[in-house]
This record gives sequence, structure tokens and C-alpha cells, in this order.
Amino acid sequence: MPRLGMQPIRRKAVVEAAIQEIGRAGSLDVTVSQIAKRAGVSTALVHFYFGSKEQVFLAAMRHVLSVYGSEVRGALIMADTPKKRVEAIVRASFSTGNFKKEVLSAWLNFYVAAQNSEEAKRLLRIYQKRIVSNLAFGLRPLVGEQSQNVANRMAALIDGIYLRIGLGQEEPNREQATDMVLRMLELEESRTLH
Amino acid sequence: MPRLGMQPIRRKAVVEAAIQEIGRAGSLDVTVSQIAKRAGVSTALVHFYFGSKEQVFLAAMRHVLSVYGSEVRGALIMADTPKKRVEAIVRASFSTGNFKKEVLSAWLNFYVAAQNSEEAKRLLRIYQKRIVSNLAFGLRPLVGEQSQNVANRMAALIDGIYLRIGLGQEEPNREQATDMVLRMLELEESRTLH
Amino acid sequence: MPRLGMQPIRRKAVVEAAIQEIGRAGSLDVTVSQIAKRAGVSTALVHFYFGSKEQVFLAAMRHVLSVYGSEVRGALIMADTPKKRVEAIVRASFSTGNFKKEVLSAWLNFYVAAQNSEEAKRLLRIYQKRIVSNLAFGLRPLVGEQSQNVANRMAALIDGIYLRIGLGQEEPNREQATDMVLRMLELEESRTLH
Amino acid sequence: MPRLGMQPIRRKAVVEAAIQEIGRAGSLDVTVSQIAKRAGVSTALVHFYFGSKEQVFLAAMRHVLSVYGSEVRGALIMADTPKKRVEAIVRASFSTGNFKKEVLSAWLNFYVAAQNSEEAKRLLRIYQKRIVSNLAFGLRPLVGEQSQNVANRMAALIDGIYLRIGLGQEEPNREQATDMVLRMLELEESRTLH
DNA sequence: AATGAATGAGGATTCATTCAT
DNA sequence: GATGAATGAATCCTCATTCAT
Repeated sequence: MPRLGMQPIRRKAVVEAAIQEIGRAGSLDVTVSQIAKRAGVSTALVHFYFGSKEQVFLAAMRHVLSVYGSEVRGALIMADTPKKRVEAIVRASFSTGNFKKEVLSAWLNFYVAAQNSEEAKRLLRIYQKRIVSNLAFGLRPLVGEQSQNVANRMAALIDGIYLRIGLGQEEPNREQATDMVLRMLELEESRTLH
Repeated sequence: MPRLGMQPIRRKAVVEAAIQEIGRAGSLDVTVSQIAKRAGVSTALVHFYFGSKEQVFLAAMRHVLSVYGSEVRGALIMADTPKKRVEAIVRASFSTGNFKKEVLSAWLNFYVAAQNSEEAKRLLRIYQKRIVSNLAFGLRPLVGEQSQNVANRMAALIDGIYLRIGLGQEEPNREQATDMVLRMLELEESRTLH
Repeated sequence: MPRLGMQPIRRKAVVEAAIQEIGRAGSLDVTVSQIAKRAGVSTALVHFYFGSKEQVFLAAMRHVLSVYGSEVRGALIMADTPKKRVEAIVRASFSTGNFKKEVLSAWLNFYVAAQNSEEAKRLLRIYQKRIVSNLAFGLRPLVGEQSQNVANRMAALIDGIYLRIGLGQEEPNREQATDMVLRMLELEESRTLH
Repeated sequence: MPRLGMQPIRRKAVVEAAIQEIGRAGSLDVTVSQIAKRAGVSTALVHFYFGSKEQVFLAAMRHVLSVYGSEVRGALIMADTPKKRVEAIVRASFSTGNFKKEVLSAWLNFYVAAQNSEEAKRLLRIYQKRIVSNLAFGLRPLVGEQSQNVANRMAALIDGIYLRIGLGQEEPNREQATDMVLRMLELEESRTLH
């Protein structure tokens, strides 16, 4: 039953269905048919709108990355001191939205996808660069010239913690995850003061 | 031409072929046929030996994990102080063998596999637990009761660094990677002393 | 923006687009979408006007055949002797319009279509019959009772030459093609005289 | 039920099934599934042996062309005079085998295929060149320096007659078809004598 | 009159797995 | 032990056609 102006609605539905399916499957081994069914459309329509399965994945990736970016930006608004800026970014990284199993699985699989798709790699790099530079900016007043290095380490630590959460090794405890990263900040900061 | 005692040789060839193919493909989207061809056997033989593709992957995983375990053990032999023990583990984690693109890609994909396969998850957990406990043991004299927490953070940081290397964001510099983790040790240690 | 009296304009645009697409593709493997795009309309409109893809092809066929018919008729106007009549038909057959790659390809594919569609077969037969009878009429004073046979052979030769031109075997030389057929006339004529 | 040494048997079965299906369909719009079913194998096996549908078509083409080549060669063996050589080729061209509807349809469709596939074009050209040169060789003593031209015209006439037979315009009468071509020989010959 | 939206039906191709030899 | 042969089941993608607007 075709209606006019459905394009954005359908696109969004498909993208979200893709993310959910990737999360459910725990991998990119998701068929267009599964995505289509969850989105309530035909596989043909998915191709009509996105051209190929890969484009659907990339759109899903962009969506997840953009949501994450929004959360970080949102968190930064309220931060009025350097330290609070850094904390805001870390907390946003472990925000409720990102702790959902499906999003987590999607992230992991985007890293895999990046091994093959230049576009996927590009997207991931852009966001990483942004996070690191946000962190470094906040860290500057706190740890001085080490800010870039510390930012890199913090970003890596965040990713590493995600990996382990995905493994279900530790309880997915947001507070604890946040503390693990902030502990690094604390130490670096105290060292700088001396 | 079947020969006596070929089984272990064939098995090893298949396992190594699998790892290389996973590395080459950058994902688990590898066909039994590709693995078989690289190993110089027929696909039928692969099934004869391993039963299924999944078993081949699990065997490959066990192999990578066991090689890593060996490297860590080897590095520990020469370490005669707590600090050197920790350093040994970190260095082993970034040893030449693990820096090869194919092994790196294999690791990443094992994390993905762990999202679906209980056996894969089990294997990964065992090794992580072992590393963490090795680290914690070495850290004990250095940071006291914090040893478990610090070990967890260091392990996560190692994983996170790998993730970024896989992304090709930073140059795959072993020294730098090692330093990033040891810096954490250094800070924790200095804090404990005060 | 629908306007009054657009129907014939649209129809013609679609038919010509179809011929061009068939020529471009070199086969009937042409999608309605391609035709519609070239004609600057929607696929839905194509169906609205023609009912089905097959009808579009048949319309394209009728168009090509009718253009060819016009050219023959036009050439015959100026022909005031039997021999000139025959020559006129032959020359028209190799006229510039018919030598365009797309028209040539269309012709060939109409022969294929005729294998399946009764309507296509009918159309092709009608035109062939007309050409042969035109030729035979002109040949009558020249070769007498053999006129029908000679006409058939000349028509077949014309088709055969087209086939080879389509293959790109020989240079698509109009003069040479014409001569090849007229040589047949010449011989038959000379034989009759003796 | 896999048996050893089936490859040539299967390949042949598939090629013949393809020719028959093309004949039945009257076009190249034949599915691999149809071919496979007629050959009594799975579609997967067809791909296993031929790699792609296009390769199946090309193999079918090679087969038809090679059969035709054999018939011509066979006919030439018995021909001990120039004129008989030419006649042999013409008769072989209209031999029973080539008059079968499916083979005829296959030929026509090969011409279409040649418009798109370089390999198809190459194959068709080779055989045409061979026929023309065979004709020219036989014609040499009969029509002298005109032999090449006459050979070209005869070959074109043969193709043209086939086209019309395919159209079902005339009764597929082998004798009549042969006579149409030989008439050309006769005329050219008589002209040369004068 | 015209189109964006939508789909059912199918088609080429791939692949893990099995089986006869 | 080892493999060539074989396939069922799936998967991505295409396309003619329809329908609401």
C-alpha cells in the first residue's frame, strides 16, 4: 500500500531493524530478508532504498555513530570545567543507550566491517578522532602536554572495556566501567601536579 | 595418497590455513573451500577431520590462544621481579607474532564468534582470566590490594589498543603500544608508594 | 504536470527510447525502467500507456517496420523504370537510417522475438511479404517468370548481409552492401536476356 | 550419487540441454534451472562445471559451431571437383542437423549474443571466416578473381535464408534452400565463362 | 495524466555438507 | 585416508507490474 512521503520513514525503519538484527545475531551474518521482515517491508524495497546490503550496514553504522556523537555533545553542554568535560565524554560512552546488547554488538561488528570496507573504516576513524580530540581538549588543562597521549589511552581503554563487556566477562556495570576510565584520569592528573 | 600418521599434520595445516584465511578476509566470511585449498586438501577431508566449519574455527581459535599462552609463559620464565613479570606479559601481548595482521584479525573475529558460540566464549574467557590473574599476581607486590582492579584495566587497555591498531588508526608500533600499557603500571605504582 | 494531448508525444518518446535501449543493449534484455528513464517518464506511465512490456516492444517493432516501409515507398516515387524500382528498394534497405547500430540490433532482435510472439512473427512476415512483392513486381519485366524466385533470393541476401554487418565482420559499407545485392540482379537479368 | 569420471558426461549433457532449451524457448531467456533439469543435474553442478551461465552458453555455441564444422569437413571429403566442393559446403549448411528448430534458434541467438559478448563474436567470426574461405577456395577455379566476393555473397545468402526459415515464412525445404544458393553459383560461373 | 511507493515472483550464484569410490 | 562429484538450501538482487495519491 504505497503512500506518499514514506521514504524517510521506511529508511529509518530499515536502519533500526538492521541494528536490531545485527544485535540479535551477534554478527553481520544477517540476511536482507530478516532486516526487511523486522522493518515490515519487502526485501525489494530495502534494495530500492539502499541499493545493496552493504549500504544498509553503512547506514546503520552512521546511525549508531551519530547517536553516540549526539550523546557526547549533549553531555558536554552541561560540563563547565575541564574535568567535567572529560567525565562527560566518558559517561556518555557508557551511557544507557550504548549498553544495550544490540548496539554493543553492532559496534563490535563495525570494527570487523572496517577491516574490509574502506567506507566503514573511514566512518569509524572519524568518530574515534573526534572523541580523542574532545578528550584531549578537556585534558589539556589537567595534564598539559601529555593530553594527547592520555586521550589516546583513555579512548583505547574505553574500547577495551566494551570488548570485555561484550564477552560478558564482567557484569555490564556502567558505574564500574566509568570508574575504570576515570581512575586513569585521576592518576594522570595527580602525577602532573607533582 | 594417504600415509600413516598424516592426521596431525593435516589438522595443523588446516588450522593454520584457517587463520591465514580469516586474516586475509578480515572476517569469518571464509569458505571451507578456501581453507581447504590453502591447506592443500579437499573440502571433504576438512569435514572428515573436523566435522564442521565451526569446529575448524574453534580449533583455529584454540591454536591462536595457545600460541599466545606459550609466549606469555616463555616471557615469564626470565622475569625475576614482580615488575618484570608484569612487563613480560605486556610485551608478550604485543609480541611480533600477535602483531601480524592475520592474527590480529583472527582475534577480533573470535570476539565476534564469542557472541554466538558458547564454546568460543568459554575459550576467550579462560584466556582472559588467565592473563588477568597472571597480571594480578605480578601486580600484587606493586600495588597491593588494587592488583585485581589494575589487572583488569591493563587487560582492557591491551585489548583496546589492539582494536585501534586493527583500525589502522595508529601506526602499529610495538614499543609505543607497550609503553601505553606500562605507563598505567607506572602511575599506579607511584600512587601506591605515597 | 499532465497536459492535454500528451498521449501521442509520450507514446512516441517511449517507443523511440525502447528502440534506442534495445540498440544500446544489443538485445531485448532491456528493463522497462531503462526505457522509462530514457523517455523521461515513470515506469508506471509506460504501463499505463502500453499495458505491458511486450506491447512496448511490439510498438517499437511496428515503428521500425513502418519507417522502413516509408523509406521504400519514398524511394519508389522517383523510380520510373523497372530496374530503378528494384534498385530503389535495395538502396532503401541499406539507407542511412537502417544502418544505425541501434536499428540494426533492433531488427535482429525482432527476429528473435518472432520466435516466441505470434504478433511479432505476423508483423515481420507482412513486411517481408511486402518487400518481396515489391521486388518481384519490379523484377517481372527484367527476369520474367523467375521474378518471384529472384525476389526471394534478393530479400534473403539483404537479410544475410545485415546479419554479417551486425557481426561487425565487414565494414558497414552501404555502397558495397548495395552492390552485393545488385550484382545478383545484374546476373539474373543478363541470363534472362540470353 | 557421485561417480568418478563423470565430468565429460555431465558437461556434454549440460551443453546439449542448453541447446535444446534455447531452441525450445526461442531465445536466450533460459534459466540455469531449466537447463539443469533437462540435463538431470542440479543447478549447483552446472555452476560447478561451467562457472557461470554465460560459459554454458558459450560452450553450447562452440558445440553447435563445431558440429557444423565437422559436417562441412565431412562433406568436403567426397568432393573431388571445385564445383562439388562448393556444393558440398552449401549442402552441409542446410544439412538435416542444422534444420532442426532448436539448432536454428540457437544460431539466431548466437548472433544476438555476439552483440554483447566479445567471445561470442569471436567464435562466430572464426566460423564465418572459415566458411567463406572454404567457399572461396572452391570458387577460385570457377569464377577466378571474383571468388572472394562471390564467397561472401553466398555466405550471406545462406544466413539470410536461415533467417527466413526461422521466421517460418517459407517451408523449411532443404532442397529449395540449397538450390537458392547454387543458383547464384551457376550464374556467376556462366558469367565468368563469357 | 502521472508518479512514488511497494511487492511477488523468480534467477544466478554460493556453500556447507554428504556420499560413492 | 582421501577425494571428485553432487546437491539442498539459502541469499542477494532484479524486475514487471500494481496501487494509492
